[in-house]
Amino acid sequence: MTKKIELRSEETKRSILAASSKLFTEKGFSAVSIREIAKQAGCSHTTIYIYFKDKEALLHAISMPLLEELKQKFQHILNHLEQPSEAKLYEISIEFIHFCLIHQSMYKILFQTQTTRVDEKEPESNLNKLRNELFELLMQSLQKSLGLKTESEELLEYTRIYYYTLQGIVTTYSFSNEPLNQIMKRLNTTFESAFEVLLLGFKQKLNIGVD
Amino acid sequence: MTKKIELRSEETKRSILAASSKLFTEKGFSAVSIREIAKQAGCSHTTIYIYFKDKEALLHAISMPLLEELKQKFQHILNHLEQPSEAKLYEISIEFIHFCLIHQSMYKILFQTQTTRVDEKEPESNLNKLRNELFELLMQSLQKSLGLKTESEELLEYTRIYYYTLQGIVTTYSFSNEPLNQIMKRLNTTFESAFEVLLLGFKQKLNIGVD
Amino acid sequence: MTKKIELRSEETKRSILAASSKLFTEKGFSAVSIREIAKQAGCSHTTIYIYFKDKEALLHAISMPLLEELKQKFQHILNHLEQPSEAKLYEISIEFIHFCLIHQSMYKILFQTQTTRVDEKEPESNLNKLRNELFELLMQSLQKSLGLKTESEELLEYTRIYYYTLQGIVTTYSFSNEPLNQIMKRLNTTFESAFEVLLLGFKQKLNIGVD
Amino acid sequence: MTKKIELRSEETKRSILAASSKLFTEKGFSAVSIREIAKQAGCSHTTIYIYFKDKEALLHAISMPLLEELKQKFQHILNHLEQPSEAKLYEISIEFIHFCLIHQSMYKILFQTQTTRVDEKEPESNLNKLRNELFELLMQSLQKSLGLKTESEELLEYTRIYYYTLQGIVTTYSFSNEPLNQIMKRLNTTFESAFEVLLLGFKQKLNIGVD
DNA sequence: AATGAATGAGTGTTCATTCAT
DNA sequence: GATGAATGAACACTCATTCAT
Repeated sequence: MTKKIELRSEETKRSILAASSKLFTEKGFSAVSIREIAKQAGCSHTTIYIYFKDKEALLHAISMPLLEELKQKFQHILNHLEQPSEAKLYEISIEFIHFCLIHQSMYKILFQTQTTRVDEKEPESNLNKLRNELFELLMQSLQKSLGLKTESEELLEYTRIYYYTLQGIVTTYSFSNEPLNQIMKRLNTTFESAFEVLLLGFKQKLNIGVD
Repeated sequence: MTKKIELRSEETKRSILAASSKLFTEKGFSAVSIREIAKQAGCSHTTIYIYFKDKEALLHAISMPLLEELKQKFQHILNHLEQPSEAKLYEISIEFIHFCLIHQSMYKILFQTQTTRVDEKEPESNLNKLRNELFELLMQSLQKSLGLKTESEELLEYTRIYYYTLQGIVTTYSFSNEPLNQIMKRLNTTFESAFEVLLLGFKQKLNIGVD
Repeated sequence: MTKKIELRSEETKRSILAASSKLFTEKGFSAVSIREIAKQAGCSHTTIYIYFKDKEALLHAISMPLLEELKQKFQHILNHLEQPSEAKLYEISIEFIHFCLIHQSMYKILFQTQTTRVDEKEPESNLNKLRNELFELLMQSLQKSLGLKTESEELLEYTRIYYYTLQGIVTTYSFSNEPLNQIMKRLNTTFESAFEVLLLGFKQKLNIGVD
Repeated sequence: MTKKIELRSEETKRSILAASSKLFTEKGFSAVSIREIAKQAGCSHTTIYIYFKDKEALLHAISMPLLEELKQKFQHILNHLEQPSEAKLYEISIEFIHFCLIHQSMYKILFQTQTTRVDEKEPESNLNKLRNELFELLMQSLQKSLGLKTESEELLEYTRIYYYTLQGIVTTYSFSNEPLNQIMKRLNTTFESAFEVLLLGFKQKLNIGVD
């Protein structure tokens, strides 16, 4: 009895999350209204307030699984693919860019908003942790590509630089109106070049440092 | 007689521009309402429509001088400073980052919004033109630093990569709540390193290409 | 439980319709504001948007039943009264004039505005259809009075002429400030005469044509 | 000196009147803004308030000359054309319809608004007088066409009926979007027929009355 | 658990009009 | 006589949110 209700409840919640995720991704957070989400989720707009304090809470609830998904992609590439380290780094980067461009209007929230909410006690809703984990994985990949020591000062610095470039690419391309696959095609050449430049730069700088 | 009125008018216009500039910078374009601007400017909200066709026109009126100012800084560095090319490029880059961080939420509009206005007849109000000029100056500076031929394919590509990194830095740091000078300090070390990496990478890649 | 709510909802909707109907009739469509309607209906202006997509939808919702009512009066006269055809035509005409004068400033919308809405999928909301049906009934009545063939060219022409006269009467009288029954009294003599003239004219013209 | 200023003043006033007349005719009274008139008249919008109390006063000032012009056309047809009476009546009627359709959105004001203004002391601004004179001329023309006695009861009645039909035609056609000359073409056939019907009817009724 | 009803605050924009000059 | 500056009231419409059920 109670279980059935709980199941239904869970289902409703999931459908709300699915709907908001879809709509936020498509149109951006502020361009989507609560009523629109409700319609898409097949429930009343008031129901949303049962599960989520307000619109922003909804946003946070969505962010987590999305980033989780990305993290798993990262891990899969790192651990399960038989490829040289550099190829893996390249793969991860493309994955990251792709992810950000898919979630165009979400990505600002995913990566750039500060989690200022003081009221979040549940540790699982902490975006920052996940973000850091993603950064960590990127760092790991770069470390292997450059043959650097773990936790070296340079590694952190280089990962930051690498990360900036990824962010910069995403930022620049995310305002185009072209369809995603076209953007990715155009972007591929540029990124390949950027990738080379950065790795060459990193290595060279390491050599000089050694000298 | 008439002059006094004209002066008052100018003052009103200026106060509107100042208010919008402040508010847009603080909260972003769409988060600021016309009425809010009016209150800040100390006039009726209808007065704004005397001076500016609509909200977007107001935005344009603000953006242009800002970018103009940045352009002049670029030009000053390029033409009037006695420094090696690389130092100039470095200088320009810091200036750019600084500018973007000062105008936090404006910079999205300044650099990333597509100017969809087709009806702009006055050429001076064309944001895109100015944006391109800034990119051009950056390219020029990079060209001199690398000793590349003007208008070479590589130059364009490298400038893009360089620009991405700048954008990425700005994007990453622009959501911090620290005061600007603190951010700039923290950022300086990182950027210095990124600068080195990129230039080393560019040069190395050029050499390889030559081989 | 649910029923009570539904009832309240129905009541609100009705009060909105009543208010708009009253105000549109009194002052004309564009002279009435949504907020004015809300005040009259005793609800918030936003409530109106729960029940009606926009102002125009409200207008349509009002117009349809009114015209429907008129159509039924027409049909009743035509089918259920035991009277000679001419008397029926006279009756119908008076009914039409009366209706138009009651709904003073609405009648412009009812009869003279072009329904530009292309998106109306519900056939029942189509004003034009109803208008045509009313014209059709008038034509039918005239046809029987003159003993004309259905669908003859003359019939259409004569109905138009007849309709013009009705419209002219309404237009002329609708701006008087006299109470309705006084207008109708004054108008009756005139219309009786007009009726005779027109029918005599029609018949005479038909005879000449036959010659 | 003073004369020159007065002349300029007169000129300004005239240009305002011309502008409003043009715009009101084209777009309808309420669709035209004071500023729009001012721009067309080549003066400041505040200047308009020097000459006219408010927008409505402007409207009244325009109406008079327009109707005056129509009146003169009527008189010209009646007195200066060498044509049989019926042809003159026809001519006058077409002129009337044409006039009303040209001034589409004005004609409601010209013919249908009650001059409720209590403050108009100047007799020349009295629209009603002019309207009556126009009606009088129409009556005169009809009288000659039917060979009726002046000031007979029937004449008044018939003129009313005739006038209704004209009004009805105008009302019906004035909401079409076709260009004027096309409307007039389409309308000509219908009106010719209506004209015949009415005159036949009038004559027949007179004969019967005599019997 | 879920919902329809309802709302106040807000949006950008336009208007006729007034005032000081 | 003429004007630019300025304004308050109004417009249709949307929003996130609350309440009673």
